[in-house]
Amino acid sequence: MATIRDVAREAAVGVGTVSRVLSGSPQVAPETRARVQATIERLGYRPSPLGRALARGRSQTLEVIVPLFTRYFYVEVLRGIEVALADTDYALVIRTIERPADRDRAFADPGSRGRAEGVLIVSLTPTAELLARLAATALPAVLVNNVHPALPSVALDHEAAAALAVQHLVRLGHRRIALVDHLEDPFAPSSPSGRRCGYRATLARAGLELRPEYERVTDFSPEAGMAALDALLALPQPPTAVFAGSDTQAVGVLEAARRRGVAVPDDLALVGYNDIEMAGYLGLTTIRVPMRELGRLGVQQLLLAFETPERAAGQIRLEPELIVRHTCGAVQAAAR
Amino acid sequence: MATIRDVAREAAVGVGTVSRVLSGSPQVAPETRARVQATIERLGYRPSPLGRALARGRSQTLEVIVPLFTRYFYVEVLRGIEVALADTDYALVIRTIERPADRDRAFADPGSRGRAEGVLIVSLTPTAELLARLAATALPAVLVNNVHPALPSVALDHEAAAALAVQHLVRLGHRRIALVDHLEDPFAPSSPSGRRCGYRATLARAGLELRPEYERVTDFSPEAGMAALDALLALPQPPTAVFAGSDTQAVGVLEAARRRGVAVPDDLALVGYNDIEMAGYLGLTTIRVPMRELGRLGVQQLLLAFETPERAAGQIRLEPELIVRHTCGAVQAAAR
DNA sequence: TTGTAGGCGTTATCAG
DNA sequence: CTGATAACGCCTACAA
Repeated sequence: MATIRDVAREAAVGVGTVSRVLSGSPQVAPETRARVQATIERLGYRPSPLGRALARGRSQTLEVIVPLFTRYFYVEVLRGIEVALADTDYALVIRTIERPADRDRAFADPGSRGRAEGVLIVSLTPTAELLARLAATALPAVLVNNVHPALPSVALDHEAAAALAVQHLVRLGHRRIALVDHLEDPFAPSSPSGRRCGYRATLARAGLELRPEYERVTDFSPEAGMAALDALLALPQPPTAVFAGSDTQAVGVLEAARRRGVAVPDDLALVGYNDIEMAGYLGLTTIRVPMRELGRLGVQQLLLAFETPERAAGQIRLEPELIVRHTCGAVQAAAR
Repeated sequence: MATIRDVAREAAVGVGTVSRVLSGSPQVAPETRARVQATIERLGYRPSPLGRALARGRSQTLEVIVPLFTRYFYVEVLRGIEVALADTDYALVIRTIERPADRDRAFADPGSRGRAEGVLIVSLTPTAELLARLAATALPAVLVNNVHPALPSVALDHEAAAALAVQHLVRLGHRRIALVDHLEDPFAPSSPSGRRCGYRATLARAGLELRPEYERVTDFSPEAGMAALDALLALPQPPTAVFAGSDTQAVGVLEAARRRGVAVPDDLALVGYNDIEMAGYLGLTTIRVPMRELGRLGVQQLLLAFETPERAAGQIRLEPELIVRHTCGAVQAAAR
């Protein structure tokens, strides 16, 4: 590999001049610049990110810490991040979290000891330790799909989203609406889901009774969704509509209904969450979560934090959108 | 951030000694070591990966280039890689490929100009340019889920896998077996799928007729699977069994059958590929692809290449496994 | 406008 | 066993 010194020697200039050409400094004579450029081309020289990082004190690398629970969601967010980074010179190092130990390790060392100059934390609740480390190292960090007063964030307004979904079901005439939700961050079971708040608030606003037995919190799998519907249908007063906290769970609800001969949407209306690929294909009415947008804006926030660290942390809230397909029954109702 | 010099000063030793303690060199007096260790703890010192990388000439970073087509597959492979790396000090930088331009950019600069000391290339066919770059930079690379004579690789034997699946259907009495496949690498449409070879070979061995109209190559979506089955059922002699090249497509086949009132497995037997999460839940008979294992072994190969670059490139082939559930009809047949 | 020298944080070599 | 000191590849004053 050619170094900056090789280029300097070949072009008969000092390394400083080569460096200036590299950084596009205006203070270099056009002809010198041309000569250096030519030498760079000829040698196929590419500056070493390592040397540069050390000298500049900036590694040009971002770290993203992301759980593995909802694969589709996470890949989409990641892709949003990548696209936003494509124009820049930043590299992306990624740490996936599957078990509590993974999370603890990642949180104990955000930025991987200086390897990254900023961190994107996706769908994970910051611990006290993480906050302390971030503060101690002055490492810029942005929360994606989560909120915390101490950190900038990009998140969907889950409460508003739930309100949208539940309101839609109420308008369609449903009065017994169940919730099949999951924990946003399985490692932080205590934090109440924004969706649940929105669900309850909307029912209350509509003058509908809150029934604890209608609120099911399960994990992400379709199986869990199936089990949840089975339990709900076994109730003395089964719900006529279900709002699922993820499309994956909604898929399970759909399958359970099919197996029990419960017609969707006639006997049971269903609204999902996220709008994954399969939702369109199943005709699932759902809340569209702009997953790539979350990633893109997260990067934007982080890059902004680099430039003006003194500015107050921004909290970006994305507005949800309801995608009406046919599992909610609205299309059929309109046709009547 | 404390540097090695701070530690040296505080512990009243030279930086060399601190470095030796860090690397666990035996040539340091126990009491000196203890003193240095204590100082390290007290200062909370962590060596900078950047400085270390520069001095050692090794960045302790691996790059993985991976397409986005099958999300589940790719996340699992990635996780296998991460788990294998958890014990080491390696970081993982990832480049996701969605469009040809993404691939070209990644292939034009494998290792991101020295940022990574090795590359894992997942499900992507190396181009001549990539091979040239790898050779020019002497960058170790390992192919995952793909094979090339010039590079070490870890791959499933797709041909054997297809044979397993088709043979199973033949044994169950099927004589009209269709294939709903996809391209392993959509950017390299020319390369024939190993699955198709296995499919044809097995049919031939069983003395069954090869029907070109039974071979459908589509993309990964369930929609494509649905369309493929629709086309197959419209044939004068529709197949009685389908072997799908991915579970995602199999899901579409399943749904299309349901919509047309074709009973699975009684009227149509189905075998998928990959064994994604949803396969178990749908009762889909399928080929289990050890996705995490692919990632884990890829890392192992790469680390091995670091140590002994002179050794010939290893080609690891993983053996496929058939998971019998109920869409193939074997369970029902056994019960009779 | 350009070259030189010092420094970024580490490792490795080489005397002592 | 240990302490200087020279790399590693680059950037950035500072001086010319």
